[in-house]
Amino acid sequence: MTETLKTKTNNLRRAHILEAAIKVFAEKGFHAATIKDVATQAGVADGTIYNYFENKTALLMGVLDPRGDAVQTAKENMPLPSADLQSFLNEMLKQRWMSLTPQTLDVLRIVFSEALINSELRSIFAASTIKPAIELGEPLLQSFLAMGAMRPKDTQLTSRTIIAAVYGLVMLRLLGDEVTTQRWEDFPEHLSKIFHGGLKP
Amino acid sequence: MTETLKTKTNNLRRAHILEAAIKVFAEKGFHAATIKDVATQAGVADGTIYNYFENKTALLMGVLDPRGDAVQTAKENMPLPSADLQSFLNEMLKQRWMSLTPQTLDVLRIVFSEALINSELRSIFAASTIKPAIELGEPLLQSFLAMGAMRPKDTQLTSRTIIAAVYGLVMLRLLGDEVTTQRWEDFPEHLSKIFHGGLKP
Amino acid sequence: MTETLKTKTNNLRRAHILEAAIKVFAEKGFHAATIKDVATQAGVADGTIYNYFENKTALLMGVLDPRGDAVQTAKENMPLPSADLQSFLNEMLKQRWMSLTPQTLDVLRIVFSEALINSELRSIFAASTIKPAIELGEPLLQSFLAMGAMRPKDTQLTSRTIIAAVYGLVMLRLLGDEVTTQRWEDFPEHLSKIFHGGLKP
Amino acid sequence: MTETLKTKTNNLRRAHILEAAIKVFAEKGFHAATIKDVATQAGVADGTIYNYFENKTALLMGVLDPRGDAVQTAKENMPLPSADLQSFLNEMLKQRWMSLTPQTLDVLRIVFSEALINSELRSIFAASTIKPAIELGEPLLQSFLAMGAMRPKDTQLTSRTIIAAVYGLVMLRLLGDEVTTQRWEDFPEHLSKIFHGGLKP
DNA sequence: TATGAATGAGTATTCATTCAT
DNA sequence: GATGAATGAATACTCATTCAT
Repeated sequence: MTETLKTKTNNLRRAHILEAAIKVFAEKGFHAATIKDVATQAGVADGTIYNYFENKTALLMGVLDPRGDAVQTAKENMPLPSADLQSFLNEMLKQRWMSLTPQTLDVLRIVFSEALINSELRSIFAASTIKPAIELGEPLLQSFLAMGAMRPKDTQLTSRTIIAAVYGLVMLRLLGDEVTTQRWEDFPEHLSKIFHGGLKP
Repeated sequence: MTETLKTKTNNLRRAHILEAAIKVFAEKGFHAATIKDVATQAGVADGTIYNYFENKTALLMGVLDPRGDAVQTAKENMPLPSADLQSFLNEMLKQRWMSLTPQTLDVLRIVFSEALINSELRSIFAASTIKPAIELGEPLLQSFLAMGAMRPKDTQLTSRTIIAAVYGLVMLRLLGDEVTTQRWEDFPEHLSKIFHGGLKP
Repeated sequence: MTETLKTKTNNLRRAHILEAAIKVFAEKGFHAATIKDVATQAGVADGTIYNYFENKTALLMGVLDPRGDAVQTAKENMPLPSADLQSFLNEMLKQRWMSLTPQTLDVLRIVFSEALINSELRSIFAASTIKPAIELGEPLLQSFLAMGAMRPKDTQLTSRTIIAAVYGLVMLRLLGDEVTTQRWEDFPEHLSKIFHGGLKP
Repeated sequence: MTETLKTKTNNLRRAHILEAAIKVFAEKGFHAATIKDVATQAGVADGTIYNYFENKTALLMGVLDPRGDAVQTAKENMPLPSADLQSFLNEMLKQRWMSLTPQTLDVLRIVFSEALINSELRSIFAASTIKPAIELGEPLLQSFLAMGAMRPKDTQLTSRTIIAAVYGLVMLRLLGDEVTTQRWEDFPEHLSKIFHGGLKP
């Protein structure tokens, strides 16, 4: 029981440090941020961080980890394919949008920035997030195709196009486009309409 | 004339160093790359770099500069809006794709990575590339709207959606998605079909 | 109390580094001396220096600081003006000479060398050392003048002449004149005799 | 004849570069000044300097060289010892003061600053300037002593005291003391009076 | 476990010097 | 001789990591 309690506080502090790391990395970028920055933000000493993370890179990888959960959650909340392609798209995109909390956007800022130039992180992100997203979407599109509810046969390209639009809008927002930020909530419906129009038979 | 020769050599060497910088920055990222890396890649001494660029940051900004040209080229090659929305979209996306040479993709890898975490670079990229792209596309969509060749009235969201899909696909490619890379050439047509379907009245 | 211990150790190490810096700067000059030289002399790592001093310039300024104390000490030990000009001069010069310990001479070597070419340091040295020395001496000379114990009326020039003789002898010694060094202890009396002869009514 | 002309222009340009070096070294200090600074001040290219001086140190040594001339001039202008100690001192100090042109003061700023921390330069300055000055003055004092026109027997200390007062006043001026600078011309007479009072039998 | 001072490898930048033109 | 671009050694400073307390 004591062991469990210890583990709990341990996990809590670990999570606390990760949260600080996300804030700092998102603000300065992984390379420009120092361990001292993270420690200060977390309210602990530099050395303490090394009791929870092997090194600075492990801290970066730790930032990614929650993403696994996100995918899991997405999978669980993924609406069942029905005959109604439009409401499926609408539902799915709304779910997606709901998962894009400010902290998730911070994490994406860090991950996108770093994965573009760090092949190890790139592989991890691809395996843990991109691939699952595609593998989640493609069979669904194929079942719509089988149902005759969809026209374009190339589900490989189609699933990537939808995911790309989402990532691209996240990029526009992260890169500071004001309209994208201000009208953020309007996109799920707009996207679902356009894509439904483009996909329906 | 001698002066011109000097200027020419100067520009050549500057371009040569920039090319080396693009290669190195794309491979390691701006922060992890050292001036020595760039110098070695360019086949010059460290100090020589500083005869052409104030400092490492100036080198990064230099890498961005060609982007201005890209926008200019895009503007010049932008197909005129005709009654045929589908072929307009197709034409435009093909132009876009043609501009995405391997070196341009390297530059985008650097810019995306750095702009996400560097607000100064973010502003520059927004002003020099994103904003012009939007300002180029939106009036065109509005003219299609006026012609009755298009349905969704919200051109703000629509133009951003199209640009986001392009940037998103670039991201998928830069993040190593194999299918996106292998079937890269198929996207312009696929995109134009989907978007035409989604936009037509 | 623990806090006090920490502060004490901190001050000790700071002083230790300063002592090393004085030795090294006096030997090689501020510019030619490297941080590594100072660190080696102090028996610490390069980085440790930066835990105690902002940068190399701060180290130089730290070397100067003790000078403030010297002026303070000089003020406290300044003999009271009596009717006997000769013994006043003698006393004062002996005090001066006592303050010129080997380390003080090292500091003066550094300060003279650097203040001659660094206007910021020059201002500091003028304000912290030269001006106080003059302002300490001039009123005393004026009181002797008032007592009728002194002849030359121009105390501005006279006080500067005496200070100049002291600084000049320090220079001769620092510049390696052997006689000045060997007979260093004879100067206070010699000076006081000459100046008394030149100043008495 | 052509050879001579060549030599002449050569010497002229050498002198021109030296003058530039004096200006720059006096302003920034030897170490902080760059060859480019000197070249720019002289209106030549960096490389040209190396046609006239082996390296940067040789340039510094060159700055000292004129000093030899100064000593020579001083020797030639040294007033003959007469029975009148006062007018001898007065004459000698006025000569000294006349030799302290702005450029000479610049040179002294450079030499003092550098000789304090550079033993090679220190030796040269001691041998070329200090020692001759002492060796010029001491026998004169001794002849005054022999004539019974002077009291203090220790000519070693006395000659050094006089030289020290001069150097000390130069230091006060170079270190920016305003009164010393403004009343510069009053010192020869003031000094000669004080020293005569202190030395006369 | 937490701390934070000490460490020293790593790097951007400068600048004396060289040398092809 | 004059030029000034190229060179690369040298150095101040940073910061991830360690470890004694």
